[in-house]
Amino acid sequence: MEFSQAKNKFIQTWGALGSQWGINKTMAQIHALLLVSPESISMEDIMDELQISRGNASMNLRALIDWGIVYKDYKSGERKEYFYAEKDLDEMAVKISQERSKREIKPALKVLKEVSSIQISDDQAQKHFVDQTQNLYDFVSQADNVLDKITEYKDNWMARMVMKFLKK
Amino acid sequence: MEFSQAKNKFIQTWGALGSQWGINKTMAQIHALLLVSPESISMEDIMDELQISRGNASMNLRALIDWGIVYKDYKSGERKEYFYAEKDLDEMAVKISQERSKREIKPALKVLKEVSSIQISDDQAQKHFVDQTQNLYDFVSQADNVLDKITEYKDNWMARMVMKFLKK
DNA sequence: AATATGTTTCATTTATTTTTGAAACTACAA
DNA sequence: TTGTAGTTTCAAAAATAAATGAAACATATT
Repeated sequence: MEFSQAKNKFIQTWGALGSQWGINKTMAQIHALLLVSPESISMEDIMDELQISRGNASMNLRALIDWGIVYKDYKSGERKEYFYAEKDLDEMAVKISQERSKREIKPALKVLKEVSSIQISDDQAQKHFVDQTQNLYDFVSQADNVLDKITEYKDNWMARMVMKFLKK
Repeated sequence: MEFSQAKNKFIQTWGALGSQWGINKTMAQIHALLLVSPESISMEDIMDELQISRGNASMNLRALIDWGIVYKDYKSGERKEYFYAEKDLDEMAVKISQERSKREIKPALKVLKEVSSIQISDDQAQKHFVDQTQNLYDFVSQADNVLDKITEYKDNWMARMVMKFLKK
């Protein structure tokens, strides 16, 4: 396989992976492209390379910046904006988990708490409902907590964890 | 809030959460319904409660069974099939991570390995590409590994981890 | 072997999500 | 203040994903 094929395959794969995890395809593709670009690149470049419209590029770049995993770069003398990706993968993972926690997990937890706190009669189904939603609340918030904690262990926490405590 | 409202809200929320994470809404809703049902329930019940078609119910129940988080229940004397959810949440999480790893992460890793192994010239961009995709390979496979290992620590691994090693 | 009960499949329809592209906007330069 | 280079917005179009429902299939019962 030659370089440009490989690059393209990588971008496609990263895009597909993103969409399987609820991140839109173009957003993931732009991210992939920036990840493997040694220099920051312009919106034109992105549009051109991914064959997407200006609007699409603009909106998804904004989203990536909102997520904190892409930055703008202003080159002196030029009006044009250039973009580059966060290349520290640990840092990237932290940002992504924080965002998803904030946007999706936290609101879901709020609802879980709410629905598990209802007044109930001593009906079987109602008891079971409260019980299960409480369990789910505990479980999800524990998982979410681990993600939070991980953010305190940016420096290759995974390797350390695996090595120290999970080794068979 | 009264019971049936709470139940409905829970089902809707679980469905929305699912779709944000790449799991189709109905699949997540059926799962939610089964999670809070003290008894196993029939396809009719599900169609009725969620207001969905027979085909939809059938296909998503199959998917949930394929994922290993819903089971069939045959009641003696009856032809009808009944369904119930895995209620051990740790077990459920393990099944879900295993499936997603198998279906999505593993294939992506394969591609990462492939594209990071290309023959390259000493061009800057090509070097950077190989470097970045290798990093990504290492990172993703490390993350995937942690998920694997977790499956060996079903009994409340999260609480244990957090307590032992992450406590500030 | 005909009927009844229940499940699965899949072509078509419907709903949702993403993308486009042109107009509006912004900021600088002449 | 007009022109130029660039970015953002958003209604409409296109693409994608999900849901429907009826026919085919399976299996038990009379």
